[in-house]
Amino acid sequence: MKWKSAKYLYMHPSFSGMVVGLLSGIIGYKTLCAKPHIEYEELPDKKRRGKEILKYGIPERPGDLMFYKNHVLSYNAASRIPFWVAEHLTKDSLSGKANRKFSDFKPDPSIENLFMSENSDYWNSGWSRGHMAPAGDNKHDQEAMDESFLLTNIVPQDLSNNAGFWNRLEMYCRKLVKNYDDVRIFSGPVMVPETDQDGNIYVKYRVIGKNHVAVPTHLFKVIVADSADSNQFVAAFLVPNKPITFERKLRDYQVDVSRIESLIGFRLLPNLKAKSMKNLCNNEGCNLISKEEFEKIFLTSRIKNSRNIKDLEMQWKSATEQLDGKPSKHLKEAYNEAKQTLQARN
DNA sequence: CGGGGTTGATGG
DNA sequence: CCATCAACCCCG
Repeated sequence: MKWKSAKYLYMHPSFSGMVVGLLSGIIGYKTLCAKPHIEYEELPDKKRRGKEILKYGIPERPGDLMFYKNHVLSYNAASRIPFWVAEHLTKDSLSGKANRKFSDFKPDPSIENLFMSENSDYWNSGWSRGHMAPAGDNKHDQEAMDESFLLTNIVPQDLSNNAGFWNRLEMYCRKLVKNYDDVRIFSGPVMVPETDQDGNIYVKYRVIGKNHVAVPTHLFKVIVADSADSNQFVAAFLVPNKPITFERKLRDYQVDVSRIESLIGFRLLPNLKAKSMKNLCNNEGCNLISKEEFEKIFLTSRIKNSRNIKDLEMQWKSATEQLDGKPSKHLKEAYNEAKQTLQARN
């Protein structure tokens, strides 16, 4: 069977770069086998035949591999959502003043309309537009943040999940750069097979809008954190695309990387030896921020984004009330800073 | 931090 | 007529 798959790989245009490596493997295989099923000399003939069969061109997969300023992705042109999106987080890439208020969700101009989703597919669908490479991972560069809003990086996501559990998972990933110099992340949608009432197994998912954008049943995130002593700490998570309460722990959703790979059909870390991989959660804990910490963050955000003094005072009042009159130093600083900038504007 | 929505003015 | 955009409102 190994031999058969090697033949296929040789013919497949996507693997043309591997031809040299495969040939050496094939020759090595021949020396081991008394009766090879195929002669090496036959392969060029098959390639010539293939070119004749594919007279009108090799079928292509639009968006198979897309590079942006701060992320890389593979686009699923049939589902109108990515297969996977990859990122590299460092202290530098997470610091800056790029702001999502300058960015807009829009179709990716690199993908022809036939294969591209639109904002209208999401409107009134009941599903929010969820970033795979988060906007908040691009604070260092407004253009990079703008690119994260292209719909090639977006999947239909439950709003509560997007703004809640998944948001906190993204915050957890950003926090890792404090203890690890390099953090690499894969994120993407998953269609998990499910046993139906008839006892058979189905992959079932909704599609939305006139472009039939696929709604994933789950989302995955695979984290690789490089430590200073050159260890790779890895964790993979498979998260249902539905509301998740604060009672649930991140560890409840941890799975093997191979479980994700099996579901999506991609080897995500082909060059990372399983031996050198260590469980991030054993080293790190994998704890999301608490409900209280989480709520403080958007209280701070509302204060920072106040449009005028009156709005600011209103937000400050409701924030201090919610915190029983005991706002943190950080919140007070945000309030004072916002007050200064708003006063300077007048 | 992550999202949702409405309205009114504008312009081809 | 529809599409775009800024301003404004709201939520956890």
